Amino acid sequence: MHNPSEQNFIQQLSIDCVIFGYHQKQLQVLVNKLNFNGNFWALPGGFVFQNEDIDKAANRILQERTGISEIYLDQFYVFGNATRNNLNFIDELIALNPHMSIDEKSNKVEYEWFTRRFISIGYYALVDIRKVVPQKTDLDESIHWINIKDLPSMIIDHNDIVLKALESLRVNVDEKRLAFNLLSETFTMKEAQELYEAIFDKPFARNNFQKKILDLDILDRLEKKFTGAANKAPFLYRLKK
Amino acid sequence: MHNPSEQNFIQQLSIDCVIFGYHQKQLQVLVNKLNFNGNFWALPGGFVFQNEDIDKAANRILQERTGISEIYLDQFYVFGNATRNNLNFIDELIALNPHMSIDEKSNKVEYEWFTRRFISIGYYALVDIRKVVPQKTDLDESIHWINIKDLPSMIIDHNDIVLKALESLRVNVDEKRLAFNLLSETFTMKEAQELYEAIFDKPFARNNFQKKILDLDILDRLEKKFTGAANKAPFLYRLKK
DNA sequence: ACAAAAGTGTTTGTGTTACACCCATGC
DNA sequence: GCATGGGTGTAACACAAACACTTTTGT
Repeated sequence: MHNPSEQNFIQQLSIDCVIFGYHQKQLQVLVNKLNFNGNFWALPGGFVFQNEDIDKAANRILQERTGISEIYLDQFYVFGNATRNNLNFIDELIALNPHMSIDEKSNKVEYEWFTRRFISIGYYALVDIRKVVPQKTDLDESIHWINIKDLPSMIIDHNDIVLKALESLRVNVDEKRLAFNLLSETFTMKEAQELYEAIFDKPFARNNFQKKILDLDILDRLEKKFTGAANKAPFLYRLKK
Repeated sequence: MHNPSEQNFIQQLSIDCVIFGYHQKQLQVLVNKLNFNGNFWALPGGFVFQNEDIDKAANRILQERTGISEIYLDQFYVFGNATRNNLNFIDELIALNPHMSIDEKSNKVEYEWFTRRFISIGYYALVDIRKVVPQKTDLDESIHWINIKDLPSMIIDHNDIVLKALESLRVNVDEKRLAFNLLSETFTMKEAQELYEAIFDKPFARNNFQKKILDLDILDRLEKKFTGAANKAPFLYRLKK
């Protein structure tokens, strides 16, 4: 990866992605720990090339991080407060990483590129967590799926971005039937219900949930799934094409 | 107004405003005709200062154009296709305005500033049309309220921006009770209904509309309004504080 | 008295919630 | 048989749409 300041990016504009997965009955968010001393966590993000649609840029960033294309994506908000810059973060980072101070401060161009105020376009993505192999960049020490309820404090306003993304997801999940992007291709009704419960953080009545979802007429009922459990075998379902 | 390229604006980022008013039972949009030969129409817009929140910038732009502050405002979408630039528009403009060609082409900096690709943040605003005195800038020949159904073809994707703004308005009007921003302080139930009919472009049943709105419990019923018409006098209403 | 439009009530339909019951499966 | 969890039916309720009737006003 080259220095961003040397590339043909639009200046002061970034894209931040809230990548939602679903595992162990909980919503998970893909976040990376930056490759510096100190606990710096951030959402996967990137910049927009001069000749690139912003939707394409978001897709590219997601593909880099998840390894999969054809991801469900929605632009949900622009974060543009004047105080949105990396100054605090970079200064704290340099304090904790004395070796950086020479590199970065001497590299004026790079330092100035990064510490200017950024306007960031928020996208959220919904992925089947089993298909994703998280990829870190050379800025990252590591990249993790973290339960949305256990997210660490992140740089700038990234925690707020996650909150706003969840809000938008909740608003859109019904009308756009997009929750099923988080499940594998086939699933039981109980799995779908638990997913909804994770998204809305509240319980649903089993029978009414089933009725509501089936009345949408968007699922095909497949064969039963024999689990070996001491109860009736549930049907598998798949999204209609 | 100084040349934008000389000011401390964030580059390649603009704000476009869809300012909704309501008059003669129809939604109106404030648009300006550019001060050049040829029929160039555009939405009111502007740029963001380096030290300015984007919401503040939108507010500033709206105040410049309408003369009023305290305007209801919502960010609704970012338009960021790579093809979003003023090149076609500027070239057509120069063809129709030969005197410009020297000014603009020789003024390389200005020309390049304007013809680069722009990412534009869309805001819609709701105003009481009677309180607004539309202000043109020196780029405008004139500024007009135009019925949303009769809008001319505008530069770049400004017609699409209006469509998307209307879509967002329709989604938000119920939950945010924001339609009343378009009416004067007091209004009859019929006026409110006609406004809703203009926004959704469909009729509502009179009695059910009244019931629905009153059940929201957001209006105070005031005195009757005697119109001199040969029928029962309607009540006036006002938004509760 | 009548027309016009405002106000209000009643019925119908639809969709959601709550409760109840039956069915398949393994121990 | 029994515990467990899945599937389905129905009554109760809330909300919205459709229909009907009454009231006020000026001519």
